[in-house]
Amino acid sequence: MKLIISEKEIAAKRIASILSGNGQKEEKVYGVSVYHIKLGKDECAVIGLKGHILKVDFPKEYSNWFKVDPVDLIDAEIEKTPIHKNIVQALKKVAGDASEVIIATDFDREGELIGYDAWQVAIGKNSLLNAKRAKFSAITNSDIGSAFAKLEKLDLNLAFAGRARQDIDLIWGAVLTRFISLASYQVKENFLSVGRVQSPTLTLIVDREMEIQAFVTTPYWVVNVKLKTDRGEEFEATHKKKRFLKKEEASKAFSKISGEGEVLDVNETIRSIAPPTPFNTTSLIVSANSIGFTAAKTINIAENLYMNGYISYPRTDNTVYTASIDLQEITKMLKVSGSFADACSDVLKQSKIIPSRGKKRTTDHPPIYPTFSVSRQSLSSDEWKLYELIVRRFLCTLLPPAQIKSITANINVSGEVFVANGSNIIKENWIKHYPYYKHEDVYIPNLVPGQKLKIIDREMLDKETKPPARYTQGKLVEKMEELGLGTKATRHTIIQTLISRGYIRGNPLVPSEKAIAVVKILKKHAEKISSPDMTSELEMDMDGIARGDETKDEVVEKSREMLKDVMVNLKNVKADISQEIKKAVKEDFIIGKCRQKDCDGNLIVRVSKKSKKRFIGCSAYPKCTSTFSLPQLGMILPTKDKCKRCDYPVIRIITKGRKPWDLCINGDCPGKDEKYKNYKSKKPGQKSSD
DNA sequence: GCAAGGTC
Repeated sequence: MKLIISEKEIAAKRIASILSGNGQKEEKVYGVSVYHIKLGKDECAVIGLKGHILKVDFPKEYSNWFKVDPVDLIDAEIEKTPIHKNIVQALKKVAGDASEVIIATDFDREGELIGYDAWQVAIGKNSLLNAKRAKFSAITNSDIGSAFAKLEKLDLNLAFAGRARQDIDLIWGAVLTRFISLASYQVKENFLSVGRVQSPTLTLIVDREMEIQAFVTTPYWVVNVKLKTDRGEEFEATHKKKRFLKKEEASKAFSKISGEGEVLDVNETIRSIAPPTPFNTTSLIVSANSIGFTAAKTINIAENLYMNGYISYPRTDNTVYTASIDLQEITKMLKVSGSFADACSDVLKQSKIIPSRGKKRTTDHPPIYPTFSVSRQSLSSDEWKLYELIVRRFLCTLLPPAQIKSITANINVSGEVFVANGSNIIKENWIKHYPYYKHEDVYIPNLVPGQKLKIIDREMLDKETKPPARYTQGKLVEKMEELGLGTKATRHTIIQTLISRGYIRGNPLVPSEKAIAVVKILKKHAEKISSPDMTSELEMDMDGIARGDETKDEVVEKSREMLKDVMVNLKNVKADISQEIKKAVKEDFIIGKCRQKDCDGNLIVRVSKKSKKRFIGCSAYPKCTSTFSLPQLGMILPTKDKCKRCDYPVIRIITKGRKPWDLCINGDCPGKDEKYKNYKSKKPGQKSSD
């Protein structure tokens, strides 16, 4: 018997079905589905994993944060232990009868490692078991057929490269997290995490906040004139200078406006606007963010749509359709349901469909596209919004570019040059079917040089330069991809991690004081982990391992030595670190201004000496004895928001496995009971969608 | 209880 191992249960089922022409027989082994099929003359069993089945960790004796010096973790042994016990059991049992293992996990580095781990588990009872590799980029008849027709060798070096990443991430993450947390007494639920991906990501947000804080606005002035042709057509033109930095100059230009205008010259250009490229995970998150979905919400809903068979696999880097996807067939299928019939017709009436393509071409999965035509009624409103976005995006990638005409006219008004810009779409093509693309036609009439224009109004506007914008979750995911931080499957969870650590909040994202302090310390004393360079260097090392130029042990050892140097520096400044973080944490704990008359204290979180319970008190105690009660569990974050009902400060309570709870501190707030009831009805462990 | 990477 041959044993085929795939990365997930749903893929196992589809592979079994394709290889057997839907002749698979399902058996449950320790609750795990195993599909029995016949492949040529061979009996085969197909089993699906749940991603990684083993995790890395330090031995138990290192688990107490207070008893182990973080530095001792650097050279500690690293163990691999099962994550999903039933799958490991089932795998071992089925492997007992196997003569060969075929690894059919995702065609990427982690897929190779997941497959290698599964093979090692399978070998346990069967020391002669060898492994082959099926490589495919889409679970379609043709791709699966050719992958199994020419099986390859499992790429051990590629798997070891993945293993190096696991070890290095664990060592650096655990050592620095424990050190920073212990140094500042931020322990238990308040611990301060540090990691190869999360820390550079946090640095992006903090750097942006610093830029905003340091930004000095400069005033400028804009001078406009409103004009009219003989035929009565009205339009606007702006002074050629656009921004006047001196008010006197703007006033001078403004006061000169009189008499009539004369067209100096007119320029027309026609621009093509290319259709959007096929969705991968990042571009889906970015687009969905602009219609109001957080990154986590997008991923949750997409996962749902995928599990129901409505869209293709949502975790992909690829932006180029693979040849085995029949774009025309999918369009025909979508046309039937009616909601997108117009767009489908436009696609199908082309003599040849030429799909757009993005810059990233990978082997992991196809781009995200609809796989089933589903009606609006059978989805929730959010599901439909996302599904519609994916369908429209898909259809637009199959349509020709739009064309936009731009007109620029220079107009002389009393010796000053004003510029009128107009633009209008002359060929809609894909834009017609993609309402998410915002384009507004700007009208200007047909003008000819020498034409005289009547002045009907003039204005001088006071403006000022604006600081750069904070990152939205979408923009952040995009930036992370650009810098190589995280993967398609983890970028949104990294953002969630930073939120649940109390480092950042909101969308756009604002860092807390402790986030600013941690980033400052890392930049100064552990620069390596605060920068995306650590990831790019790791990528190079992993490529080296995959090529066979270096070994996994050499790379991990080199990394350990580097961390030891970093720790020597950090230990020298432990007292400063402690001071700096404690100060920031204190500032984060200012809930708002005291509400008592004539008191200028701050409301802060305090702990009662008697009962050891926490509460909100005034910093002016004992002069002011104002207090508010607090929930005793969860992390407390000030939000700087005021309660809509009673205007008292609102705090956010974050408890692991629960949706964040926004709470007004006023015990007598009219909305309080209702909010608390809402919170209580959420079960622990329930997934938060924002 | 630490990370980041899979998947649910």
